[in-house]
Amino acid sequence: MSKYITISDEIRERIKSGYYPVDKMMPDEHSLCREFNCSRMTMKRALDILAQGGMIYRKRGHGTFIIQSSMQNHNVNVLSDETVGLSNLMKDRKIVSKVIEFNIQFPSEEIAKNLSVSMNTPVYHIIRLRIVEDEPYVLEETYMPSNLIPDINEEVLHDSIYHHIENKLNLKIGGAHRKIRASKSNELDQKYLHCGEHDPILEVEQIGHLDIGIPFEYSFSRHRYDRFTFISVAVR
Amino acid sequence: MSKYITISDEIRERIKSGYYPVDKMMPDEHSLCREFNCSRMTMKRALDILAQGGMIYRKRGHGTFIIQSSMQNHNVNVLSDETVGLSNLMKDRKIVSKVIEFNIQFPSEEIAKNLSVSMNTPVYHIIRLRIVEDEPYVLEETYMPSNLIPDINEEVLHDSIYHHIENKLNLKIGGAHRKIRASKSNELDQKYLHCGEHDPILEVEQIGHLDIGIPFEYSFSRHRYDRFTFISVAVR
DNA sequence: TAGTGGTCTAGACCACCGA
DNA sequence: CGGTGGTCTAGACCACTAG
Repeated sequence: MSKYITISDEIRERIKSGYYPVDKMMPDEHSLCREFNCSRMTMKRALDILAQGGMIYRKRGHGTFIIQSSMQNHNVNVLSDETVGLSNLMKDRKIVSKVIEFNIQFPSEEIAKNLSVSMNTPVYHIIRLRIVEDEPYVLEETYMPSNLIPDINEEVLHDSIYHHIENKLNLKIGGAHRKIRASKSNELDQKYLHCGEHDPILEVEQIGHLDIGIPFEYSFSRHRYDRFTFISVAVR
Repeated sequence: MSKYITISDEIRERIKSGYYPVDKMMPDEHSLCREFNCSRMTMKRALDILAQGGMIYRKRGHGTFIIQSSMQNHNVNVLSDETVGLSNLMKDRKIVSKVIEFNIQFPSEEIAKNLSVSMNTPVYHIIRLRIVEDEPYVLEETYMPSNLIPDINEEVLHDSIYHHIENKLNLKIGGAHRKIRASKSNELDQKYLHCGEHDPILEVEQIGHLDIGIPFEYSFSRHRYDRFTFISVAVR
């Protein structure tokens, strides 16, 4: 483990435990360097991580302080954690996936563009209903290039696609671009999510990338409006 | 302007302009250091910014590459930029704000909690309709502690609250926590956003912080479903 | 003026990749 | 093996804030 990660983790623990009082200044960087036996660049990098996560605030000529609200809100970085997929997000809950559609086809122009493949590249077309604790939670429509993510079958779909990609195929997932919007419900939503005719839907359109930047997934997740909230943290 | 920002901007422009081909490796860090006449740490920092924004990908022992889909998506970092408020986001458009409600009151328990103030602290209660290019865009309900953000009046509300905070009060805005959800439209939405009875609404609940971590704003922004999409970029 | 964080350097060693 | 990016150092100078 890198030194700056270790230091960052240690200081985060100290903040959480209240070792550094919220009102007072934290030790200055030079002192911390001496204590952790590191150079100033390394310490700055460790502190950068905490600052980016909204945990501390630094001001030139003033000092380093703990951001009060970081103590109340435990949702920091929910966004980035979410790249791991539903199965990981809901680690402690019972998740069942019902496969509604699973076939392989040539992509439309739109889908080909978003997956950065040609229209001659076959892609999986998957529609799954994800059920959490026996309640319908989200309806996912997913497109993936079959040459990039091979060996998808019903068994994988009942488990976790992300698990298959990272553990069976040994690929690494890098990140995701998402668009979140409200939408009217359609017949599929009403049938599977058991929502009313006029209930809104929260739709998340997502392009997922492998760590080398190649798109591997283009998907639309449709959520019941009363069971899903998307959380985001922005820090200037 | 810092050197690493300048370099980062220049390389971003090169990527956008196609100066660096998408398929090939970018020049290695040492070459770039020579070209830009900087140390390797500085160059790494410049590239870090682009990597974090999902524009490039680097792999140890391999090289630095452009992430293909970053060429299609010009909305990278919309999230962080958004802390600057609507007036800054829509810099080139005509924005008009109609004040629907503006008074001062004692907060409910919920509002007091989210603003980290006591229920005896007076807060502004503001409802504004923001109109972009003559089309109703968003209905904003905002609560702010009046002692923290003084001197709010109708004139400020017709302009930009964020501008008032940063330029008149000389406070700095630090960041925001947001929850995004779909919602049914209510009578106020229908009246001011001109949406249909069964049109969904995209609602953004936001707590804004000053740079020193103090919450200054608790707000609900309700958007027409057909005119607003929330964009997010996650990088592992 | 003293102390803080922000930036930058020139170089070092390491881990990883492909040939 | 050579070339890549990842980390780290010891020190320097600068910009900002407070007293």
